[in-house]
Amino acid sequence: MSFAETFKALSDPVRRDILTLLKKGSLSAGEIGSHFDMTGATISYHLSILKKADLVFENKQKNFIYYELNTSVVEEVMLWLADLRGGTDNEP
Amino acid sequence: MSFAETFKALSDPVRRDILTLLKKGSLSAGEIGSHFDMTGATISYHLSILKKADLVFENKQKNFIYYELNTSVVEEVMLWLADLRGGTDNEP
DNA sequence: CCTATATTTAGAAAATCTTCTAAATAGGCA
DNA sequence: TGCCTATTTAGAAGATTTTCTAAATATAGG
Repeated sequence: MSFAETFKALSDPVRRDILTLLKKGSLSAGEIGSHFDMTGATISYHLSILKKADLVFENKQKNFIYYELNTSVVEEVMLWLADLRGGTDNEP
Repeated sequence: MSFAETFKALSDPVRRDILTLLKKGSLSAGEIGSHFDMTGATISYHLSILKKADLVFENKQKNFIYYELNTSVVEEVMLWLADLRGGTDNEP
């Protein structure tokens, strides 16, 4: 939603690791959880933050929920950084 | 220093605003502080986090400390995001 | 319909973060 | 030297975050 939420979401190492996992394709909450030494509830918490930040979206299948990376929001963050860096192009 | 520190540093709105101010050129701690409704001590705290994350560097002059944006670290974050986004180039 | 599996929600504990006030440091200049 | 200005450090209060356990929800399949 807001940049604030997106940057907050990116600030946690677990959540960045989740995003990296999703780089290769969508995974269910359980599959994601199996990569971490944490309870499913904790993974669910992190996923909810990534979801609120629009960094991932979900789609249900059977009783699994698959999560997928939303590259367009990643792109938006890159644009903010590009503007901060400045000097290459993209000035108004 | 580490990505962890850099992303944490970027996760706070005050610190992102400081970086945006520095986009136009270096400013002293006091000049930075004058843009915010916060004590100098708090600004100093935020500057220390930006400094640890290598997002800014400082240089002293008289008894002022000027802060400057470190664009190379901004660049590194962009590269991480580009890799996450994937598909454009930069794969190993 | 009942049970088993996948995931989320609620609530609480512990850790971390943000902010303040007060005090310390450091440098320049009369 | 002694003071003034700029900034940081220390310590504490309050807010937010991360994690857990236990319970709730949802759905598939017998």
